[in-house]
Amino acid sequence: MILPPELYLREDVVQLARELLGKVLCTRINGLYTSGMITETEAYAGITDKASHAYGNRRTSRTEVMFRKGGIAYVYLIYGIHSLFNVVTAPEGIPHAILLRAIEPLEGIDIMCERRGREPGKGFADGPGKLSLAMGIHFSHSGLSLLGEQIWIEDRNIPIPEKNILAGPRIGVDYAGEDALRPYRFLYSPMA
DNA sequence: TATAAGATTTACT
DNA sequence: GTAAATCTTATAT
Repeated sequence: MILPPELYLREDVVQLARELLGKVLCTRINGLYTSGMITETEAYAGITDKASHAYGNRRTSRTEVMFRKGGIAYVYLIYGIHSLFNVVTAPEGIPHAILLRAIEPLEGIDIMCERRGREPGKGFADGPGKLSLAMGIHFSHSGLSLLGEQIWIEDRNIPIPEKNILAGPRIGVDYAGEDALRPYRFLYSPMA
């Protein structure tokens, strides 16, 4: 089943980021269907989070999307090379977002490989930039509904044991000072 | 209008 | 392990 709109209106992004593990991200871009189980997320807690683009209530044409009502995609380009995919949450006016860092490919693996120009192999969607590329998500998709035709998230009742969820500091946000140390990163580890 | 820097990935030494 | 690739966005002239 597709995740209900109410879920995206919750304000406890950190808890929600944890719950997104095991859910299935699906896209149909240009008519090509791909899906993958979410295995790694990071929470970005709005205006109080120095690592967030919306820190200090900074509102620009880019971050505008995060201030909108939860249930849409916030996609932006980093280092001029990679598109990063975020899920916007919380009611309008609260710029909470959850960055999806990694998935485990389920369907359309051949399509993902073609998009990436690589042979099937481990770890071709284990990073935010790679994930977006594999799923066909481009920063021009920013603002799209997560209940729509092109991008959505399903709950397939995949059991995620508590012991397989690891929490830790976020990656690549050293500049955020003490906020960089917050355990806002959640990782699904089948090995644990 | 111009400049600096970034929620990363990849290739090469 | 180190560095280059590459372009949008934010902030300053």
